[in-house]
Amino acid sequence: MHLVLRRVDGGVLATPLTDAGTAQGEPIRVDEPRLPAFIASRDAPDVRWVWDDTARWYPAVLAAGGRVGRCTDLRLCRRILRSALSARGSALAAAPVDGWDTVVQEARVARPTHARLFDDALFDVSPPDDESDPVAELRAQLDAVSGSDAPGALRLLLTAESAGALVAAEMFHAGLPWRADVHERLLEDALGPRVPYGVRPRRLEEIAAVVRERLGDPSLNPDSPADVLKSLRRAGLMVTSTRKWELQEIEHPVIEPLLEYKRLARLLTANGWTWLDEWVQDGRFHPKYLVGGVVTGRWAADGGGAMQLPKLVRPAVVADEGWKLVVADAAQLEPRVLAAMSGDRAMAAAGDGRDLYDGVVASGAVETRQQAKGAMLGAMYGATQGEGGRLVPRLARAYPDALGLVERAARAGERGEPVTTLLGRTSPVPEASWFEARNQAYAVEGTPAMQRAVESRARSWGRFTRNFIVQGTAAEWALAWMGSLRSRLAERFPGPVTEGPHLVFFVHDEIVVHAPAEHAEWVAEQVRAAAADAGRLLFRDFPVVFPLSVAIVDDYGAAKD
DNA sequence: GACGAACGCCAC
DNA sequence: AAACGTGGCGTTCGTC
Repeated sequence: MHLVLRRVDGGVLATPLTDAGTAQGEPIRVDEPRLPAFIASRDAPDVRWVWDDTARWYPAVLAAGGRVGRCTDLRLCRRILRSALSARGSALAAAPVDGWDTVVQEARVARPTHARLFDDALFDVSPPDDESDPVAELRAQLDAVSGSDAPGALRLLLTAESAGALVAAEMFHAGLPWRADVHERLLEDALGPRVPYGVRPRRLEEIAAVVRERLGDPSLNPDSPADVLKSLRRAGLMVTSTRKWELQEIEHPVIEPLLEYKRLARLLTANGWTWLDEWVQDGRFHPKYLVGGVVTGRWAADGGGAMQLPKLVRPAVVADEGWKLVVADAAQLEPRVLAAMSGDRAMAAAGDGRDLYDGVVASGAVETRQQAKGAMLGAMYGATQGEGGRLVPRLARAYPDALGLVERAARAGERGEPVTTLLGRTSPVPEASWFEARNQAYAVEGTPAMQRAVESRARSWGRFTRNFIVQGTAAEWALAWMGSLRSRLAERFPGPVTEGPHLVFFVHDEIVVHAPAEHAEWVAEQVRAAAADAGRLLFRDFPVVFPLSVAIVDDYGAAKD
């Protein structure tokens, strides 16, 4: 059954509906402060909580030590359904833009201000009523799914997306264990004693002096790429930028200290003392995850650069005393997903029981693992040049089904058509000007230059759609993986989230679980079992495996990539 | 001073 | 080797 929550008349109304969305008993009125207790009392395996935004309802439940099993996040599901190709005939797809399409404001945890402390209104902390009707929205979404070309796949996608929203809220609640003292020691070892913002740390100052001296440029500002480029060229070095890869090609005494300067300056500005002060409180880093924040369905994060935690600072992620971190990442996830979604048995077999790239080498398609990896990434990204681009045709001969699928996605994108992931998430189409430019370039007034420009844009969009189907389906696998793991952990440890093993970090194909040491091995088994669950959910009995590398460690830095 | 483009690095 | 996907984010530097 569904329990649909809505704020009305200063309280919360919970409307029970059947799985099909029809009425099932009287709506129940709950006062806002009693909501966590109400949810705890009514949560059950067959209950699905329905709300507009998980981030607006779930934090209070978690703060009270509760949790829920399943939910429907209407706003996330609306976003998927609105654009889904398989539901394009639905009333939902045809409806005009309304409040459900717009980004919602932050969840406000109402706190009485000083001025209100002696006010009668002290306990009147309820958020305002909701304007939109979640019952009507749920019904519209259920109709869109049941009337679609692929109800099963869409249902699974919406379930996975909503489970992701629960995971994201729980990870935000728990936070990533972060030892500020370890981080500070790391910074001090690398940069020298802490300095105020805007002051160059001692070690950086020393390296800057060496760089200036070796370039014979006493006034050089090493933080200015333009300044550095000018100085390098004055010294006779033929470089076109100050990018790391370009500098690495050069033989000159200044290169080594310059690269070291850039490395440390990056540490200072991206994850230095300022970052530590801003993002780590009480031993936890609380990044806000944006479920489906990337167009392909991948997650994004808001603030703190959570999805790009440099390897350099990962040693500061340390499990609590008596706890461990279980770090797991899926090996060659995207090629395996591509093999499965395209039904390419030869490619799936290449990854059976071994590193998939080793299997590609064993098949004779290419000679080295590096070549296999370069060619595979090239096939999924649309490489045309370099070694990757050169080897793609050899891969195409060995794995015609897999390569054919991404090739067709690229062609569709070049024509301006949408493509879809396995479960039905649909890519956007280019904006109107893209089509207008194309029409103009091939009309009588079109010039060869216009045609070249248009074709270049078309190929670029084709690379996007080519990658979309693989990256997006891999994101669906990852959602299923996390969702299954979450259920497995909750089943054995039903208490408050942070009292048992719980997810604390996620980056595309990698998860970190914070677990009591005595349960770490059990958690590692569950993580592997959940990966197998995800494979079956998406690809049923297709013979593809999703091996993980799993490490049980005290700190994240100790988990080798 | 605010803003945004360009640059460059980090993650997957 | 440096083109080939999705992003976040901090700095410099030019413009308004």
